[in-house]
Amino acid sequence: MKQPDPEDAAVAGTSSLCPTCVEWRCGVGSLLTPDEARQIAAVSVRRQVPAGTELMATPNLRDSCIALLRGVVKVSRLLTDGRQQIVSLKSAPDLLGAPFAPPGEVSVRAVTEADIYCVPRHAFEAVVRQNRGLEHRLHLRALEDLSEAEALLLTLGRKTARERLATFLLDMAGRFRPAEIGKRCDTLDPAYDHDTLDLPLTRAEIGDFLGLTFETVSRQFAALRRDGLIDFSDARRVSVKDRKRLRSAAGT
Amino acid sequence: MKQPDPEDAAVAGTSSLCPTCVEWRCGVGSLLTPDEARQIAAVSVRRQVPAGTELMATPNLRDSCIALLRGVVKVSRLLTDGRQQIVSLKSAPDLLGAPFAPPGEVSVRAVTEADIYCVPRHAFEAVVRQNRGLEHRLHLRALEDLSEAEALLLTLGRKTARERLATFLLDMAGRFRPAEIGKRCDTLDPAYDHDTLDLPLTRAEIGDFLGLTFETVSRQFAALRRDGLIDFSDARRVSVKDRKRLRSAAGT
DNA sequence: TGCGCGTTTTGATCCAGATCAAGGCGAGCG
DNA sequence: CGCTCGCCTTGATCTGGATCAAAACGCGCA
Repeated sequence: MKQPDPEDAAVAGTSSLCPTCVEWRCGVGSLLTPDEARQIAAVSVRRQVPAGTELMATPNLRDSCIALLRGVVKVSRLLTDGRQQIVSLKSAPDLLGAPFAPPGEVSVRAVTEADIYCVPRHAFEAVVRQNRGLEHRLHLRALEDLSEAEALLLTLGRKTARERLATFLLDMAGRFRPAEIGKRCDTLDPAYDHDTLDLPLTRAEIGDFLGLTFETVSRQFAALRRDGLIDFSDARRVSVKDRKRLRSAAGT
Repeated sequence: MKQPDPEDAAVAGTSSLCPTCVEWRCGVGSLLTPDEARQIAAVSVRRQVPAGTELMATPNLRDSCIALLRGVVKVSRLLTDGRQQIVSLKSAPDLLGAPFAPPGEVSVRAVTEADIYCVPRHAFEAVVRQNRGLEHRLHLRALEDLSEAEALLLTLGRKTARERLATFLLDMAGRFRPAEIGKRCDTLDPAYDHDTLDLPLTRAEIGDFLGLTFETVSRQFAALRRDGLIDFSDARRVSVKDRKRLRSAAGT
C-alpha cells in the first residue's frame, strides 16, 4: 500500500512521536501517514493497563479513540442478566473505537495487559477532517470490520459447536503465534511454527465469542484433538495438525 | 440533516434525473446532494426485478452498487450445504453494495418485487472520490451497519428463540407498516396504526435471519400471541399488543 | 369451482448443547 | 512448602430447539 518511507527515522526523532508510535502507525496497516501520526501523537496520552481493565469504564477513555500498541482486547455486547457476546477481538496493532461512531452499548475490556494510546475523539476527528486520505482508509477499515462481523453472524446463526471451534481456530491461526501474545510486533522469523498458536482467551471467553458454554468449548477441543485435527501442549497452546481437515470441519 | 432544498424541482426536471431518483436521494437519508444525485443518475440504469431474483447472479449487477427504490432485499451468507444466514435486511430506500467494499461472499436476493437503480461501481466510486462529503456520509453509514450487525450477533449468540422473535418484531415495527410493502415512500399519515406491521418475510426467512427453523418461528409466534404480547390478523400481519412486555421479552 | 403448490400450523420424537456436579491442575503467595 | 483461587476437564442429566410428519390454509390458475 504505502511506500516504506525513509521519513520514519526522522519522524521518530522529532518532538512527541516515539518509536512505538511509529511501529503502531506501520502496524495498523498503513492507516496513518507520518504526518498524520505526528498530528495525532501531539494530542495523545500513552498508558499501560492490566488484564481485565474495562476501558469504557474510565471516563476520559469513553471519549477517546484507543490505539492498541500491545495486547489483546475484547469488544462485547451485554444483556442485563450478564449474558455477553464478544463482537470482535482486537490485537495490537489496531484501533479501537472508530472516529465518528456513536458511543453504542459496548464493553471494551483488556484480555491481556495492554499498552494503549488514547486519542481524544474530537481531536482525532479533527485530524480526520483535514486528511481526506485518512478518512478513506478508516472507511475501508469499517467495511472490513463489517465483513468480519457478517462472517461471525454465519458462524453463530448456522454452524454446529464443532464447526464453530474449527472456524475459530483457523481464524486465530497466524494471528497468535506462540509466545508472541503481548509482544509488540510480529517479526517475520522463519523459524516460527506457523501451525502453533497461543490462545489469548480462556475457555469461557471463547464461549462468549462463539455463543457456547465453556464446557462445550472444552469438549469440542477434546474431540478435535481425539480426531487428530489439532493437538495441545497445554490448555492454551494449540497446534494445527491437519489444516485441510480442520478447514472442512469448519464447514467452508 | 439537509435543508429541504427548493432545487429539487429543478433537478427533477433536468436531463437524466427522474422524480423517483429524487425521492431515492431524499429517502436514502440525505446520502446524496442534488448535484451528486445528478452525477450518479447520469451513469445509472433503472430496472424492475421480480421477487426471488438473485441480484449477484446477474453479471453486470455484480459490478454495480444498487439503489433500492422499492421493495425488500435480503443479504445472506451461505454454507456450501445450503444453510444460510441472512446478514441484513434492506428496505427501500437504501443502498446495496457499498462503494469500495471488496466483492465478498454474499447473496443478495429480492424478497419482494423491487425497483432498483444500478450504478456501475467504478463510476460510483469516481463520484465519491470527487465528493468529500459523500465519502463521509458513506463512512457513517458503514459504521451504522456495523453496529446493527453487532446487535444481531448478540441476538444470535446469546438469546433464546422467544427473545429472538421479540427482538425481531420490535426491529420490524415501524419499518413495515401495513400494506406499505412495495410502496415507494412512507407517507406520514397519522391514520396509520403504529403497532401493526406486515412482515415481508416468510417463516423460513425469519428463521434464516434469526438462526432458527421455520417451525420454531411459527411456534414462538403462537406463544407470544397466547401470552397476549402480539396478535395476528393473518400469518403476515402482526399487531403489537403490549409493547412494554414485548420489549422485556426481547431481553433488553 | 376445483386443483396444485407453497406456506403455515401443530403434534411427536430426538438430540446437540446446556446445566449441574465433581475433581484436577498450576500459579501466585503467606 | 501447603493453601487458595482461577481455570480446565470430564461425567451425568436435562431441555430447548431441531427434526420428522401430517394436516390445514390460502391463492393463483385452468
